[in-house]
Amino acid sequence: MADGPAPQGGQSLLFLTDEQLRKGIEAMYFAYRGFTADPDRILQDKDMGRAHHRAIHFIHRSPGTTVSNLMAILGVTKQSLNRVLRALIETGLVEARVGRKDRRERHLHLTAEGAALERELSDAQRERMRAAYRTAGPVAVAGFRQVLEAMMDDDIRRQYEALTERRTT
Amino acid sequence: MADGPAPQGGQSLLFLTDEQLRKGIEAMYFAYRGFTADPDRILQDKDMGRAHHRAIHFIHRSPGTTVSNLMAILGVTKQSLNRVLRALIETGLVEARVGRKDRRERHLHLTAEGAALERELSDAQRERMRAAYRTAGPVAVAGFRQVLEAMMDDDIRRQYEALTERRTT
DNA sequence: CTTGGAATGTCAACATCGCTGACGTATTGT
DNA sequence: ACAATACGTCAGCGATGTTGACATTCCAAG
Repeated sequence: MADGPAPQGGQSLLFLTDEQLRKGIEAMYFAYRGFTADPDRILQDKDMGRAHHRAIHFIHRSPGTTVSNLMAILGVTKQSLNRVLRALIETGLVEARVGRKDRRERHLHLTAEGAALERELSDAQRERMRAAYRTAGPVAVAGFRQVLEAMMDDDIRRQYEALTERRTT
Repeated sequence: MADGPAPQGGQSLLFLTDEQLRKGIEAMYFAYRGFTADPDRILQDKDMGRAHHRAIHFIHRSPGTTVSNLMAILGVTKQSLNRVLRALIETGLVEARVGRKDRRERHLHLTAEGAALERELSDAQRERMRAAYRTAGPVAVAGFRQVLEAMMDDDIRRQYEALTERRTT
């Protein structure tokens, strides 16, 4: 992909100037604020925040995942995660089922109510992403994802790829 | 993995499926963690955090900017910003000069020490960005920026563009 | 069967970084 | 003289992260 206008004989490395890099850094910062704005707005009326959104997202994405898995994906301590999960369980959005094979594990699932909130949140976020994608077009989207993936830490990228591989479609 | 519903018209809209959008959302989340990882690591030994980094970045970028300007760019309250600025001034990284024309204003500048820290932080962040850019290539980088810009809130995008306009040769 | 360790939960204390509200001060402009 | 602006500050709160310490539950190995 994107081999098209390859830099011929070291010709165009202009995209690697400090100025270009700084623009990218600032774009990343400002875009991330937009990226989180909609779910944040929805959640602030419900005594929840970004941490709850992230937990809900990944429980939805990998139903039955354990607390340890979630810790690894979110990169937070069990204490932080536990505080969030406790709130989600107490408000009936998440269910923690004791493992059948290993009864120490808690397998996390969204309740119907939790799934409804997940949909509300991801609809909002997806709508913004969809608008951005549509504006930028498919070629830009491919580049967007390439750069993002190259920006991840190696171990995080492995988890990201594992997540997308596990899908059936 | 490669199955396809019928393409629409000339251009496939497959890049707008919910699945594609979710990949983009997760990529954005994981990439942002990488994006902030290096400066966070540097700053945690110095009793500072991301907020200090952002302030230093934009003071470096727009020397002599006022507190009000910085509030608008960072999107935080003056109380939050003041806490950060006070720490930066007390540790001798930032200097606040009383305005000549309007003496109510404080014009913010990095000291030599502040500029050194700014360089250390932005070197780390820029190095990651440079590696990602180099891996992905110039076409991908153009797409990356297009999608990010389309993802910003309108008023934020205006500020982002104003920032880059003032600098372009 | 006992015991070690893994997985989880919990409590306590703390730091960062947002927020609101209220108030004071200096300065500017009308 | 007076209203508005720019800034600083105190007080308090909330969400989210951190360590550290300890309890519980359970699987598995000795």
